[in-house]
Formats: sequence, structure tokens, C-alpha cells
Amino acid sequence: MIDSYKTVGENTYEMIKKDIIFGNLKPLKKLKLNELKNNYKTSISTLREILSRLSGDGFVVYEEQKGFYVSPVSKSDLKEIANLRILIESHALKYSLENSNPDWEGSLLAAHHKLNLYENKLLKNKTEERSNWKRYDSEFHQTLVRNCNSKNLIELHKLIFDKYLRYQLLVLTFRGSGSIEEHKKLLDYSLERNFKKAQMVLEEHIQNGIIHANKSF
Amino acid sequence: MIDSYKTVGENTYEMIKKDIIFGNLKPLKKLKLNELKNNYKTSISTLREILSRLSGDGFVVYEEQKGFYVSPVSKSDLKEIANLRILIESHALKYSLENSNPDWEGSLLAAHHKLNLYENKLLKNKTEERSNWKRYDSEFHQTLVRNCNSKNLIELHKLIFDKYLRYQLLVLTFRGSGSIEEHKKLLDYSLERNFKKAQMVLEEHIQNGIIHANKSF
DNA sequence: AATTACCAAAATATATGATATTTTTAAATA
DNA sequence: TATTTAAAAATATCATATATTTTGGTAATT
Repeated sequence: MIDSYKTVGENTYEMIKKDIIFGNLKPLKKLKLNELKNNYKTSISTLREILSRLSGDGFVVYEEQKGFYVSPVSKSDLKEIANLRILIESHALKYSLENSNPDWEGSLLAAHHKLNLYENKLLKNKTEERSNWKRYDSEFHQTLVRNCNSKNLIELHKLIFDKYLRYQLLVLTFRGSGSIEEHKKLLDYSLERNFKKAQMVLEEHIQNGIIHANKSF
Repeated sequence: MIDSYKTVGENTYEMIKKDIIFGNLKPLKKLKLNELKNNYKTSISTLREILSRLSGDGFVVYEEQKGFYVSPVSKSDLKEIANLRILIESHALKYSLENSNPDWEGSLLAAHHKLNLYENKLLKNKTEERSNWKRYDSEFHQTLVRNCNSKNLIELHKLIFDKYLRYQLLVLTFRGSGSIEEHKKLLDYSLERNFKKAQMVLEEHIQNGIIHANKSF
């Protein structure tokens, strides 16, 4: 219902973006208009619109007269993204904590609860669906920054986070109990409004993520 | 020659973006496809592509089934943008200084020289062209961050800076000798690789800009 | 064998016209 | 005044057509 209400363009945009994030469209793959037209059942003009948007988001690269292709990935790019994520997410977290209020604290608790249940499930059963884990992880981190009271900052965070997400789904794996503990600390320090400690855990959390990644690249 | 080589879409993209930044297309103005088609002499499909890109850049807002309109401006938005600019530009500056080298120092000196000449001219003659000033100012600040060695960071900075630029051209005016001094200090501390002092000046520089702006909003 | 030149096929860039929907506007009604 | 309704305007999408550019392969040249 919610989904089918959207326009063709919007739906296809989501689909292609998802396919890039989940790796169904591999890095550097040439995105030929005719091919896409057949695969996604939309017109060329709509597709060009979509690809233009995606190139703004950084998931697609566009070259004049040559067309579009899926953005490349690299270890150094991941490092850059991770550093930016630390910068942006920390900054937003700081303001979220300053503006802390019961409503927000409640939503953070809720988001953590769901994430925690899922991570524990993953710990026991490795075959669990990975995309769900990422959904809860995203939700938790996005809740962390949501209270910062700056629309621009939230948007920027989403931009970076999505790029990071792509790497998570391409090369990062669930780190197990380490990640669980970090999330718990992140929650606790946030509820205590202890920015310094929360920030340290966050930075560690993201750094640990990419250390883990180095193996699989 | 260089310009006319580009595609119609690219040229029109630049034109519309410029018209928004310079205020020829006023905030909240509805961007009707047919109207734009007549004014910019391009097809609807090309225009939709362009507007899609611009909405990714944040200069245009898109609403499903309702179309496109020029992004609004507000004092609080300017404040958010300024804060983000401080965050991003400081961070990038830090790394630029760490990676400092003669080449970069040279280009920074050059950029400052041109900016300085122009600002002094402005000080004497208020009627001078304002868009030129902004060009040199942009160039100087972009040179500051260029050496940070992170493509993502540079792109992010450009994104924010352009949004800031729009406000500069819409509501900010030349502050006179204050700005000149700040730029000079920014240059000197950067050449000394004194991040702490350079950062402080930068923050002050941007803050002073928006204090000045409050009057005209 | 490597490089260059050239041609055909593929792909992009752009424009236009057609159709279905949706939104907006303005008029009509209660 | 508020609500409803009908007409007009605008968006969303697609298909098609054309010019230009890029690509890939073959032949010619060094």
C-alpha cells in the first residue's frame, strides 16, 4: 500500500539503489540504458532521471557522452567514508545529547532493544538474514543523530551512512559480541548524556568495523 | 571553446544552478517544466534530469506529483549550513596542514594574493563587481581544503560551500577590513602549519559572516 | 608486431508527441 | 463561508526519431 502509492520513478530509484548497495549491481558495472530499460521495465528518460539522482548520491558515476556506471569501491574510499562518518555522527550525537528529552530517549531505547534482540539472534544463528541486521543497525544509529536539531546535518549523515552501508553489505561481516557491547555502551552513555564517553565508543565502534573489513578486501 | 564542448544538459545545469545561487530564481519559486523549457530552450526530459541533479545538491526541492521548486532559505538554515561548514572545513584544513608541501603552499599563496588584491579594491570602491569577489573567496577556501587527501571530504566541502555561497550572494555583504585580516591570518597560520590557530580564525571568520547576515534577513 | 586509420554497430544525448494521472484553479452550489 | 465539482494546467511516463559520440574490429601502414 505504502509502497505502491509511489511513482514509478521513485520505486525504480529505490530498487536500483538497493541493488547497488546489496551488490547485485557490481562496482564499475556499466549501466547501459537499454539494458536497464529491459531489466527494470521503465523508459529511458525515467532511467536517466534516476541515474542522475544516484550520481548525486555518489552511488553512480556519470561521464559525459559515456554514460553511467556503478561507483567503484576501494579500501581507501572505505577509510575516507568511515572517517567522515565518525566526524558527522559524533558531531550530530553531541547535539542530540544536548537536546536530549524523554521522547527521544524512549525511541533510542526502543531502537536499541530491537537491534539487540537481533544481534543476539545472529550470535547464536549465523545463517540469519543479514539485511535485517543492517536495518536495525541503521535505525539505531539514525536515531542517535535524529535529535540534533539540524535538518542539514541529518541529511548529511544519511548520505554518508548509506555509503558506509554499501561497504557493510559488500565486505563487512557481523563482528559478534564486540559490536553488541559497543551498541549497549553507546545506548547507556547516551542516556547518561555523557558525550565524551559516547563519542569514544562510537569512534571505536566504527574503527573496529573497518579493521574487520581489511581482511576481506 | 572549453564551455561549448559540453553537452546541452551540462550547460543548462550550470546555468540554472547559477541562477539559483545568484538569486535570479527566487527561493520557493515553482519550477514549471514548460516555463523552463521556454526560458532555457531545452527539452522536458533534459530539464527533469537537471532538476533531479539539483535536488540532490539541495538547491531544488522535489515533491512527487507536484514537481520542483527552488529550495527555501531561512536564518536557521543559514546557521546550520555555517556550522556544517565550520565542521567540514576545519576538519579538512587539519589534514591539509598535515600533508602540507611546497606545491600546495604555493597555490595557497597565489589564491590568497588574488583574493587580497580584490578585497582591497572592494574596500576602496564599493561598486566593484561582487560575483568576482566570491570567485576569489571560493578559490581560496577551496585551496585550503584541497590538500586534505580525501576525495570524499573535498566533495562534501564543495556541497556545503556552494550552499553557503548562495546565502553569501543572497544576503551577505562584504564585511571590509575584518574579512581581509581574517584571510591574511588564515594564510599565515596555514603556512606555519599551526592548525589550532588557523582553525580558530576560520571558525571566527565564518561566524562573523553570519552575524553580519542577521541584519539583512 | 605494433600502430594508425577507418568504418559499422552500439550507445548516448536530446527533442517531441502522446497518454494517463494528479494537482490546481475557478466556478457553482449548498 | 464552506464544500463540491468541473475544467484547465501540470506532472509522470513512455515510445519514437535523429544527431552525435564512443566502441570494437578490420584493414592498411610503418
